[in-house]
Amino acid sequence: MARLLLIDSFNFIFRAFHARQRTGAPPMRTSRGSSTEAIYIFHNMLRRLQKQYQPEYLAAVFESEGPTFRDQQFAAYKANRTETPPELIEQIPAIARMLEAMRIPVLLSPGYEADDVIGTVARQAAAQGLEVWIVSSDKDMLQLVGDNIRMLDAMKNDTLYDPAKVREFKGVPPERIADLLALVGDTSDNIPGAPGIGDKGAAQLLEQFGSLDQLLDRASEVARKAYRESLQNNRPQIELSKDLATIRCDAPLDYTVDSLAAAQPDPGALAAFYREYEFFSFLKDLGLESAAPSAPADEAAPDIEIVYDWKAAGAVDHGKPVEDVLLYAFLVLADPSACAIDSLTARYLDRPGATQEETLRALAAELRPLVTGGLRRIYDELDLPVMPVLARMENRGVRIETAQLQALSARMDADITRLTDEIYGLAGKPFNINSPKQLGEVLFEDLKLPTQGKTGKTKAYSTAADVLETLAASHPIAQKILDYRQLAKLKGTYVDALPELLSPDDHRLHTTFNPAGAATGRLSSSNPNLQNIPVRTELGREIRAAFVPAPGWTLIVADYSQIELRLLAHFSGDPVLIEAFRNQEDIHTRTASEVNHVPPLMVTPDMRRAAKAVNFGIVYGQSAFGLSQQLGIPREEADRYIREYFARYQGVRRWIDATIEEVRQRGYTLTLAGRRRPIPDISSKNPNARSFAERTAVNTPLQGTAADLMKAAMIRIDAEIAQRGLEARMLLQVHDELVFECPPEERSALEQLVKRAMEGVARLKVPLLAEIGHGANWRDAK
DNA sequence: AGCGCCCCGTAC
DNA sequence: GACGTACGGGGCGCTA
Repeated sequence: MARLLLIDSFNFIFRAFHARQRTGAPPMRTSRGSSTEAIYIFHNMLRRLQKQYQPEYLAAVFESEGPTFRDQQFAAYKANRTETPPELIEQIPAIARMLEAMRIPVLLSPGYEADDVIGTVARQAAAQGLEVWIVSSDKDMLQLVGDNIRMLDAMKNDTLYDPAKVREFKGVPPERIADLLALVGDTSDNIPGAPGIGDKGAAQLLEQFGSLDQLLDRASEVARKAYRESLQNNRPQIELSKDLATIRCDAPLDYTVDSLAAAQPDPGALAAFYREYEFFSFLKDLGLESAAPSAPADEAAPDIEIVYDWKAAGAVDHGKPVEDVLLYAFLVLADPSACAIDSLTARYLDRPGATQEETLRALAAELRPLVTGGLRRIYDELDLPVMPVLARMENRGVRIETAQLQALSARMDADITRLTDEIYGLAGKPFNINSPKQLGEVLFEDLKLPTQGKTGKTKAYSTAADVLETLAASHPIAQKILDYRQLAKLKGTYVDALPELLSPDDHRLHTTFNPAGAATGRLSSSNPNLQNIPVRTELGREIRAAFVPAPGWTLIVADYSQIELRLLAHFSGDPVLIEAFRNQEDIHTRTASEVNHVPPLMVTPDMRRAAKAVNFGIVYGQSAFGLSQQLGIPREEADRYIREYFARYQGVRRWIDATIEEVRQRGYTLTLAGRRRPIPDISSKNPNARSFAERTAVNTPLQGTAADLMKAAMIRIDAEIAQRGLEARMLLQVHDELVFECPPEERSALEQLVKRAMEGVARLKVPLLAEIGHGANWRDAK
């Protein structure tokens, strides 16, 4: 059974720090005078535990700063605690850095103590089948011990407590430990308890009466007078003590058990850390010299090839897990346009190298030290491992039914010719319909139709679709132009363009997936872009129907259902949103029901349509103006709708505000996996730039986390297909959708595998749902 | 002729 | 000014 070690970090650091001080050992300091003993002791304990017990999962738990709910419950809580010595406090940031370099995840939850975080994670991990060892010497923690949960006291020769050992030690089973503490109290936490009742007496009373509740209810039956009166006179205080002593197992936490899997340390970051704190003896263990700070920490190992875009470099499967300068740059900058080699050279180097190889080497040396901690982890576990998966998808390509597209093209050609003639007729003259400038002149000068004023930067009349839709009521030319536009767009961009791009080798279509194409961490696709194949209109779906599997095979499509709204529910913790997803409700119907104050069965299609627009708008930071445009309703109505939305989803409102504030403080957004995107304009004095930045700040964690989850799922699916020896192939990724082809006999196995992987990629506050379909083409498989 | 910007429209 | 992330086609003006 895999084991998770949960380190009660401060508990250990405090005790070890004081224990060492009591021995009278001289304080440890660097040559610059910083205290290092807490760092040193904690480091050694972690290393020892890792080596000795080789846990498959490991996390260091901390308290968050600031008051906890227990302080609100009881003003004197922990009032007896002596002040933490300043030389200990000053070591905490270094400990955080050390954990990052050791790749040990840190868990904490604002407003909760480490005990509660440990309780929460221990229960969840044990429920998922892990054996949990809580590393602590705090006797409160014994209440968590159970079937798959043990406590390891590292200060007491690694005594391991199971339920029997707890009973032997305290005289009561784990589930009575909180009752025991409620009676005995705790001077260090200033928990009062029942005066006059100690360890022995409390255990004996609990043994006799079964539980604290029973004991308090039947206090009059207690024989010993001092105990009886203490119980009778202090009941509220005892009940409060029980509350304070009870560890909460429902602390809000953003993590998944998978994310606690033990990882190799980051050698570069750890070496730099050891040097800074002058732990030279540990450098040897890293395979680096122990001497002094001369070692070039930032040099790649010799068997590592430095590339720019692994796929393009043709480095797939040649055996060297590679250093990719593009991925490094993208993790650091999160800006696709800044990641071109030339931009990177201008930004990081004095001059380009003599050869491309030399330039890459120099860029890698600059960027490598910036990809540490959480970013290094994303590089190692998501961005680099997804590259061979993408390469296989690109190389496999997708089959297109060319004949179908050719037939479609001929039909569309006839329609376009007819529409062109009709438009010329209505305009009174021929002109280039594709030219917005000429079209604008025809509509608004010749025909004198009402303009929507909208002059862009080029002072042209807008001829956009929404303008034409308004005009359609007053002049027949408008609808014909709309029809012409749709046909011309689809024919030019897809129907005629795609067959041109078929590979002569295998007659399949091979896209290029760019791992650094979107600032949020999404992939992009180009040459051709297969992430914007039409689906919304009937004609568009005809194009989609031309995407087919290899002859005799089946196409499988897997979609994440509402992933961004589910992530919004998770991040915001909004109870209404969470409940809706947990109950598998139709989310747009639920929103319509909430904002219109009607039961779900009374929601009309129009109400649902509006609610859907609001739900999407929330994810994008849409304003009342935008919503009114979208729905063609007055601004005031859109305004009322949005106000009503936030009244019903107050958790969402709070999350949006808190997210913007956090980005203002930090300067960047974070996804669940820890991908960063700097948003400097969040503090801009330009209100437009600032608003844009705020919308980005809200959208990026949602879109970016969805992208991270999808990458993780793709890596797993790819590995599992290979491991099971299936012939199935992953073909396309369209942000929240994957397309596969497989022999018909593999369909059921593949569907099950894919669904499981996609839904199991993270454990959130709401379930993830992947919807799977199959068919003879992409349209019918959905 | 090539480049880049703009408008527009397709996807999630 | 007003909805986040992309790619691409066609127009059109600028540069060569």
